[in-house]
Amino acid sequence: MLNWYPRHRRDLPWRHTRDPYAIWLSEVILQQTRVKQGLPYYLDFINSYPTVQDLATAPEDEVLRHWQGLGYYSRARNMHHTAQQVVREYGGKFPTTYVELLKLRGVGQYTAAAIASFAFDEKVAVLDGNVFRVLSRVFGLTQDIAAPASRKVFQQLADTLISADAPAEFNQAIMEFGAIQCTPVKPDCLFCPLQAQCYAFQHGMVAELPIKSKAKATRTRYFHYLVLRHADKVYMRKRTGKDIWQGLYDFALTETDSAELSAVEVLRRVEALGGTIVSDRAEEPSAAYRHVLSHQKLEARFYPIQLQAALPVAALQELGLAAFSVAEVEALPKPILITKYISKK
DNA sequence: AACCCGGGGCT
DNA sequence: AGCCCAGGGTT
Repeated sequence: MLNWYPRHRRDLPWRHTRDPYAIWLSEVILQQTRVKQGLPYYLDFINSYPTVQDLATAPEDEVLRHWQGLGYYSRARNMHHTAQQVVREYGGKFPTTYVELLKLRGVGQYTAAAIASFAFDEKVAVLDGNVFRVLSRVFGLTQDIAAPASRKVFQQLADTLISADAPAEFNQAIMEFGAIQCTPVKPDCLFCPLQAQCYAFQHGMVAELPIKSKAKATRTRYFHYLVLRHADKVYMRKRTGKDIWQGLYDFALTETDSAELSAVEVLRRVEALGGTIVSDRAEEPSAAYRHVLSHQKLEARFYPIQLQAALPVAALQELGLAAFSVAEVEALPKPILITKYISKK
């Protein structure tokens, strides 16, 4: 690994720093996210918030707006919380050990090991999707990498392999090796330096390893958005609760088990809010917007509605709705599904 | 241990 | 369509 890495490593901005803040930022962004997708977000964040103090003092809506489109939004909320905690409780300095880093919200075993090794040269082995794959193939480990109990085996092996002299370099190297050489599909075995000692290659099991149990099937949900407008403003609400997109803004939502909502039902819902539509009939609903998440499929329709008057305050409070101008809507953090609808109109 | 949480890109 | 991604938190 240590021989291979310097000759193949990609030049990435977070590899030019020992600043734990910058490293932490990059690691949170890269959780479940490919380098290519995360890179522009990292550049934007480090530019917008050069220090942990800058991030800590920013409003949450603004942080989420920067995060918009990256997904798994709890990462951004946890990151914001941790920035404030580092400023308040740690005097603006990140903890310097694996054990202490692990206490931060949004920092699990992988991220704590990454920061501890990259920023502070602590000898603690990282275990991410890349490392699981490389170890499984090279050593012929057949434990299910999706099962938490398998972690022990891989962690113990990684702990014996990590270089005492260059733990950071080793961690970077094995992950980079997994990312660009020992890839999930069609790994470059022909030019692999571990070919002779790789269990999977020697036994023709490269395509079978690692073994990973399948996730359960996703469900389909039908969203019906009432795009309520009055004058030159549109009503939106901040999503709360335990569903998807916590902290992001969307429109008044009705979820049903069917793909369409009839005009009568739309009218009934508007009237239930105390609203009156400008014309007698509702406007045409949008075509279906299909949005695929890792764990559910959404089929959404938008029903644009021009109101004669502002909605009653009681109805607004009950649904958490508020009126926003076009410019204000642009600044709000929104799910990509909502952004796509708005930009298409 | 099981379940929940996005979005994009590749095959 | 299926799979994967520099995972973590909650139940």
